[in-house]
Amino acid sequence: MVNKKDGPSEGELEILQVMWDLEPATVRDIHEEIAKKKPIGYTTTLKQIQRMFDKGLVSRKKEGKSHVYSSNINRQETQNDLFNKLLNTAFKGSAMKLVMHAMGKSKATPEEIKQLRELLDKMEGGKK
Amino acid sequence: MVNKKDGPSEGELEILQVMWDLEPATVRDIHEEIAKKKPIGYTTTLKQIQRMFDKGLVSRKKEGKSHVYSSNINRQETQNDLFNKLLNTAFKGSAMKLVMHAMGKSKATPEEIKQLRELLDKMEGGKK
DNA sequence: AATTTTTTACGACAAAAGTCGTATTTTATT
DNA sequence: AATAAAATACGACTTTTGTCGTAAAAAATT
Repeated sequence: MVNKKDGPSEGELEILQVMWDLEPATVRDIHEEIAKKKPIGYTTTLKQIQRMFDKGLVSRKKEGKSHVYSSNINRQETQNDLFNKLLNTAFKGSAMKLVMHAMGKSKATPEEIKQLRELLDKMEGGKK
Repeated sequence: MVNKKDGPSEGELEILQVMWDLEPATVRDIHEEIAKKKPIGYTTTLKQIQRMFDKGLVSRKKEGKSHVYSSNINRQETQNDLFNKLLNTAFKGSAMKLVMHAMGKSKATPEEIKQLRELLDKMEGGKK
């Protein structure tokens, strides 16, 4: 057992998602974006980000008048953690079950279907 | 926009997962199961379940000496909510992206691969 | 009936999260 | 330089979670 990280909270995730897209970004940048989706005070976002800074989740640098933040944790990795969590709880570890579920609600384009077929071929070929 | 439910917490989820399998179950049943994975006091599990009862997440019924609980929320639906959350955050709504990701870490059996192929055929056929 | 074991009910406490208000400090504008 | 605007720093408060301990109620044993 190597890893029992708690991972970012719901709200932190929300900020990270935005930050990953805008990085490096000011509190204002991030706040604006989040405020589009829900009513929230500027200082609330600020505080949240400051706490993330204290925890080491993000870094910052004074740039001109304000701080510019960047995340310290990897997007891919974080998303993968989330993926695994879902996989292990809701789908009891069966990636295929998850795949089937996802396919069910996907309007795959012909292009994507082709891609998938290729992937399947590759998987089959790779197994000896 | 119809639905903005918060959904169960981490710990509640853990209990629900077990409950869905054992339903109807006593606190003891559930606790035993959870205690297999991590050290935790009986009263902790009890309290958690009681709170879930107060919130209306689960129902109960006195059966003999103890209470027997059942979940009030649907397993499928809850899992789907979790799936959607992941889909919309980590994968920005692209089910196919999620599928690809899942395939990547799946050791699909030949049987499953066949199933998938069929599913793909069906999807392709259905589109005109 | 007395004692032990199980269950439940409560109440407490600490830590984490989410939200703001207010006061300062900086930077821009008049 | 004064005044206004923008950002930051702080502190406070409320909920929610997670964990228990202890006491009371019920049921089972002796």
